[in-house]
Amino acid sequence: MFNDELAWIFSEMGDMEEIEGNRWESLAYRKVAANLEGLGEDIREIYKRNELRKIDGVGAAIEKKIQQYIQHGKIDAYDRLKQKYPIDFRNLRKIQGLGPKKIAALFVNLGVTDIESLKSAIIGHKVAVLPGFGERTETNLLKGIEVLSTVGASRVLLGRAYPDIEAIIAYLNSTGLFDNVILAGSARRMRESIGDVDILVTSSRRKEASDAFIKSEYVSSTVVAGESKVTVNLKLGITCDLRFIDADSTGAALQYFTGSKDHNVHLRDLAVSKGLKLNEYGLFREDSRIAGKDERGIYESLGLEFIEPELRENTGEIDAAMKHELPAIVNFKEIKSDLHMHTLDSDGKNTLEDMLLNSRKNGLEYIAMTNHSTSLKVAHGLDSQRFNELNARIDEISSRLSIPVLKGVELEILRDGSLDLPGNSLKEMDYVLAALHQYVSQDRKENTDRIVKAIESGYIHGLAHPTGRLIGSREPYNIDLDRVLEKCVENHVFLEINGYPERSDLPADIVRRMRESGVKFALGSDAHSISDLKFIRFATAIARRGWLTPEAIVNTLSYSAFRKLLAR
DNA sequence: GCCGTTTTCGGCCCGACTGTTTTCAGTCG
Repeated sequence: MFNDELAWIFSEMGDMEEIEGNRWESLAYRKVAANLEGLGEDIREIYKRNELRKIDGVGAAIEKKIQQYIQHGKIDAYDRLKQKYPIDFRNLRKIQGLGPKKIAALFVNLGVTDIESLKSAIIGHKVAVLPGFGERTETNLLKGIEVLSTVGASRVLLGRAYPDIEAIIAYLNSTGLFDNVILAGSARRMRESIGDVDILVTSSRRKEASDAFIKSEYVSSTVVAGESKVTVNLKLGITCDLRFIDADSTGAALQYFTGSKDHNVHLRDLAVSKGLKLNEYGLFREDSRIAGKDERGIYESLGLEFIEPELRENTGEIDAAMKHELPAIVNFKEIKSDLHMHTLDSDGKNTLEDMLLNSRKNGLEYIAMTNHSTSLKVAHGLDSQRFNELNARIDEISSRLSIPVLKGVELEILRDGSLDLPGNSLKEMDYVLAALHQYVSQDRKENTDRIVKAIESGYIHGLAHPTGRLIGSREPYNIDLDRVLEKCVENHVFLEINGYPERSDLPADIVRRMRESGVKFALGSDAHSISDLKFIRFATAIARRGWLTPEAIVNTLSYSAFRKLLAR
């Protein structure tokens, strides 16, 4: 993606400026790089509106550089630095313990420019003799290279990592060595993907406790093991920090280690402006602590409403909390339904009955059963006749188990924008979720027109996974989402928030951007098996990160209220 | 290089850990 390219260039400039000794320039470039990654909109659109300076961290100089990159595909200042440091920062920086200063030393003294040349320098034992380096550094770097080539210093999707995270926490609790075990970090903020796991613990037997953690079946190797912090590589492919904290500063530690980093920086600024000091041990005036035992107290002492972890991304939540204008975001216990799932009848792995029983186990009141329609052959899509048979079975099983079920379909939008089932069949359905899976072109207008035609057909209730992205394998479709949004509002069509981890679609930043349009959102797990049903929680997490209140989400309606809404 | 409820100049988060060092630099989160 264009934003990511540019973000990478600025982060590399940050590294090179740091090598040059220009600490503050370095900081500025890094800040802008981080902000670009979380922009949620193609920067070329912002450029077209001439609003680059509105991006936090973009001043006159960086604005010029962004303009040059958009217009000419290059940045002179970057090229100049890169000529001086022709180094593969992108990969070298992924090695644990290798920052800009060490990379510069390796380059200047040994001509190291990438992982291969670093490897041969290490094998030739040329690294250990450099000032500031030593035997340990050399072996650690080699270990870092190995870790990188096996698991990759990558991120994993939260929905995929969560079962392991829960298992680790359950294990720690089961040892009896910990008084308290709390999840913090980006997993607590329910980011769509995470780069590590942060767990805060209290224990009066720290040594035994950290040993038990290190030796657990989830851990592949240890990175650091100090008195207050243990970092390990998990078999899951990411690292995990276990931090020992004091019970009476639990709130401050939880606030600090939940992040995000930018949220915390902003919060500390605010503290400083009030003559206070905030760190992981508490909130202090002079030397006396005025908050820290619980998290809520910290926000209150700073004159803020409590900010839910999912909102802590420094995207306006602190200002809103100051003005007491934070939305009362939806809670999972308010979610009464899952409006997207499949069974053995199309491409699911479990029976209708199993899906219903397990949905109820998860606390839901009703569900929509949405198998694929005819033309999605790979998923054994159903035609009208098979839907008739299935719907009769749904009625029978639904009343036998007394779980209300909406007879639905995930309906293909065909190549010309027409629908994959005849109108009389669609009228039999309680809930029609239209979706684009096939024949998606490069042409933005063509794709958008197709979707708009479906929205305006009068047959559909919701639009499934609107951007069509598959994280790690497919970019979002080229569509004009603003026009789709407008048509959905006009035609009272819901936009789906699909909680299937690889989809996470709509993504939270887009949800946030759309929340004041008046559109309603429909949450679905897109479960293809009973174990996938838990993804409704991640759909809820996206809604929370998108600042949605219960009123914007149709799943908060009771079964009868939702039927009434559909009837309109 | 950015930014402003104390500033258009002078600040810019800060503590833990590691490894290399005899008091600290680099990295990380």
